[in-house]
Amino acid sequence: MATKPSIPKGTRDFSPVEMLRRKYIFSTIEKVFQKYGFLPLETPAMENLETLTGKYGEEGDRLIFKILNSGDFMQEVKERFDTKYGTAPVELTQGVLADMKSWISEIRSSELTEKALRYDLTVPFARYVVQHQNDIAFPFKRYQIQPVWRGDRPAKGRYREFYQCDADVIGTKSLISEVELVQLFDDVFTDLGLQVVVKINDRKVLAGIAEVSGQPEKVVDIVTAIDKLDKIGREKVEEEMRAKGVSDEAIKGIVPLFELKGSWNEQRPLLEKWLASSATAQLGLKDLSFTFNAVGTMKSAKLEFDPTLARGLDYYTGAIFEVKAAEGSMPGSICGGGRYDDLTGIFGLKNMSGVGISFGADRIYDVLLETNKFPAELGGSTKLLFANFGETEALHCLKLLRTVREAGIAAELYPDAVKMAKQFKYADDKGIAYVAIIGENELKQGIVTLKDMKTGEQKAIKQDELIHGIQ
RNA sequence: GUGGUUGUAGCUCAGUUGGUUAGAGCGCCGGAUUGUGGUUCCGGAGGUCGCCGGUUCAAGCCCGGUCUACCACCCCA
Repeated sequence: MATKPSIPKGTRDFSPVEMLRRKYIFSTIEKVFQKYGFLPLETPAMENLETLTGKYGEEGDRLIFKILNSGDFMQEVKERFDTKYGTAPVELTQGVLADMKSWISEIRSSELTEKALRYDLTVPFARYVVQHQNDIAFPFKRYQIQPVWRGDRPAKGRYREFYQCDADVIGTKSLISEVELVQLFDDVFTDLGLQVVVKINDRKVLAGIAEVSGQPEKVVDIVTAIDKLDKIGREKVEEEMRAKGVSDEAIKGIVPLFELKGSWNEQRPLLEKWLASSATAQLGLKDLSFTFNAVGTMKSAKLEFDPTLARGLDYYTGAIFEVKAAEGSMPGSICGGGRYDDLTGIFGLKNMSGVGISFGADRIYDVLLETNKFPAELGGSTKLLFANFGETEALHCLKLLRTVREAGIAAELYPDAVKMAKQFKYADDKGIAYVAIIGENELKQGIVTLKDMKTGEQKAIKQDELIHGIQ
């Protein structure tokens, strides 16, 4: 055997069974997106490199997959080398090395690469909005389900190519959007039959905490530390804040946060009192109140206020969301989102407030698989197989096949007239419910022997009753 | 990016201090059954031991490198 073929690190093949399940998740989400008035959008797999660089922080820039330009960019170096040293073998002295280094360093990076694979769906969306601002009716609601790529080191549940399912509303500050997105989460997970908790917080409350603690300029450091609370525990969070230069006094001021318990209605008065001196915090609390009241009763999800919910991304400015599965062993969140006041500013369009959410399809897949929530029938499998007894019989089956398919039943004819055992095994392996047998005898009598593969029973029926027989 | 573990048949894994021809279960193919799968019985095929190099009379086993998957950090979905 030759060296086995393989796929690049961190990428995956999806088998038919996996694809049926993935499509079930995607289409469930997509249907709900559309029900809420979101419109589909697709952007190219690759963007201009400059569109992406500088948008994801230092670490993010390193993880962008860059695309090598076509063309021989070493040509110039080769020519210079030949001009100076000729084509005969040359001893590799310090001088030669120094020349080569300087020639290579003169190749500008823009000659090597000027395109990159998309890193997420948010930045391309922002780029799209700015580029087509005159054609878009605001507020603009779009959804986008496409793969993204990261040059990260693969780990369990972490890949170099994976799908994101995003929905964003841009061009309105109305809290109606927040309310609708919470209801959208509820709808999707009700449809998927999964119990979840939607956690909500507001960055303005977190900013208020930093304000009250006396170090408002440390919001980002405080927020990213708090975000890790349930992962690393209270002591480590305090440690990290100290390491980032948050004073002991300020940390003492943040401590009440760790002791908050109970429902939104229980926590709200305590927070109002604690953060009384921060106008920003009061605004955040008011917004949260609005959302809680307006959402009303949920179908199956639970909405919870979580004052320690922070989310790492620093462009969030208002509400922040996270969804966790209430069943199964998935520790992390399966969805996230939040409001941002200035997503398009980097591309020159100011004052565009928006709010968006993202579904983690791979994690949802894992949870549904673990908790056995995928429907048994995903509509992918053939219902009826015609056994093949040879050309005459097969041609007759082909006619029946048309009428069966017209009736909306997934059916197929085994392509080769091989022995029955093999044809039945094919039906068995593929999970086909019925096998129709039309051999010489059946053909003569105008009947079909129909076998139910589950029970093993078989009966002879008239050919024009076939459709009726398998329902 | 740092540290660690791993890789033997399609899959899951054995394989002695380095020693002739590398094994098992499942799966696959053929037969018992020329018109019947899922159960049974009989037989068969399938391996450059991840890849490259080194040590040795001799390497699946020891050493170096590399790739892959996984674990813990960093970061993230």
